[in-house]
Amino acid sequence: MDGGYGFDSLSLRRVARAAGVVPTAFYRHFDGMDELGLALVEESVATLRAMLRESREGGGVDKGSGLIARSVEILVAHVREHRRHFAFMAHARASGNAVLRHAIRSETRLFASELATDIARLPVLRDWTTADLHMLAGLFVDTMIATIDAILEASGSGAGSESLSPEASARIVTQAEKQLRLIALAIPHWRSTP
Amino acid sequence: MDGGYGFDSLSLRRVARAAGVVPTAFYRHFDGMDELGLALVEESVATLRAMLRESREGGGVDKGSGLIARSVEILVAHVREHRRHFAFMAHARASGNAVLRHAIRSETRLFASELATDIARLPVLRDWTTADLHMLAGLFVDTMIATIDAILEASGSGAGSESLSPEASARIVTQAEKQLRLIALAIPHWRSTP
DNA sequence: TGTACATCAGTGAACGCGCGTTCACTGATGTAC
DNA sequence: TGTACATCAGTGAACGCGCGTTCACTGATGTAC
Repeated sequence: MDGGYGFDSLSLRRVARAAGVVPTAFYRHFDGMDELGLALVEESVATLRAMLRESREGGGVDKGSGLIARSVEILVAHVREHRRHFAFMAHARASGNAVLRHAIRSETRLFASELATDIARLPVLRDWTTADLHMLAGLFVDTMIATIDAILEASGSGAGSESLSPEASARIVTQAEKQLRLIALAIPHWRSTP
Repeated sequence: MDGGYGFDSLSLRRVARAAGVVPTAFYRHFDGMDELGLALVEESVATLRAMLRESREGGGVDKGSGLIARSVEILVAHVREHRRHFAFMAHARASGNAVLRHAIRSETRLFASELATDIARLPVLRDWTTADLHMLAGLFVDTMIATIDAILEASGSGAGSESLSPEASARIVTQAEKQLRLIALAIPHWRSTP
């Protein structure tokens, strides 16, 4: 019955076994499974930060739809490269474990907040209220998360490294790009009022 | 250590105990926990269908932003009313249980597909390609799902019935409405090409 | 109306299993003097 | 360079627990004749 993929169904003894160590040795490193989970969240978030850094460095050449295409490309590449980290985060986001769930949620909020700060500098968003900037950033982030979910789902959720078919990957990338471009298209037409 | 909220951490024996029945009696009704989960998904989907029916019946008076405001209101009211159903679905969506996960995903896809069919009738979307209609429907659905997540998160994820504060509720409703209106704003400006 | 039988929900004992956690312990590596 | 001691990762036995599942069983309710 057991043997699921999520953190929920991961036992201390299984971790120890995978580490080639006796169960009690686990306590030399973590107070319990919650601590392990939080450490994994931190490591995954570090991955995310690296992704964002790379995304920002890649900019500059041309703004506009090029930025969206590049962002999606980077996002997809990173999720595929760090599939296990993202799968862990995607699961922990809705996990039964309250500690992990809240940790992920607050990281997501922080991410959206940073994005809001960045886009606030764009001339086209000069007159937007702070609340509306957060609304927009939230919409972008939610769309990215949905895209990550789609990639993870399409590439199989097993512990193995089933590869994502090029067709499925292309379909997801195309849809995500279109959705983000559609949102961007609306920006000049929005009347931001308090 | 145990006692989480998700379906993953729900044992057959706990279900039996809650039903006031001996564990073995469980098998009189379901083959195992997977069958129970699928039955719960079906029941939750029925709730969702009822919501959609109500949403469509409420239309007609005025199209435009009134439709969005009404849809969000209905969505939020239904999630609050059937909090446990939606919390179960939200969790099972990312659950370690492959059977449940796939069941939810395919229901979500079906939902998005039906929405695509419905909006295809709107004059403003007459010239859109099928792929783009699905892209748009997906964006709407993803935003709704993110809104549902926000409501569930804000109203506490415990088994209890903590109430959602009016302020938090208003914030979520306002943001969801704005996001959907922003997307709608982009529609006339999109060039749909194959 | 009465009898025989099938269906069905629930019972209770028992099983073997993997779990988290405790405890006293071992042996290697680093540090102070 | 040598000795004494602290730190630290890992060991292995043991515990009590809740778990899914099996089995033969009971008793009530429905159905056929």
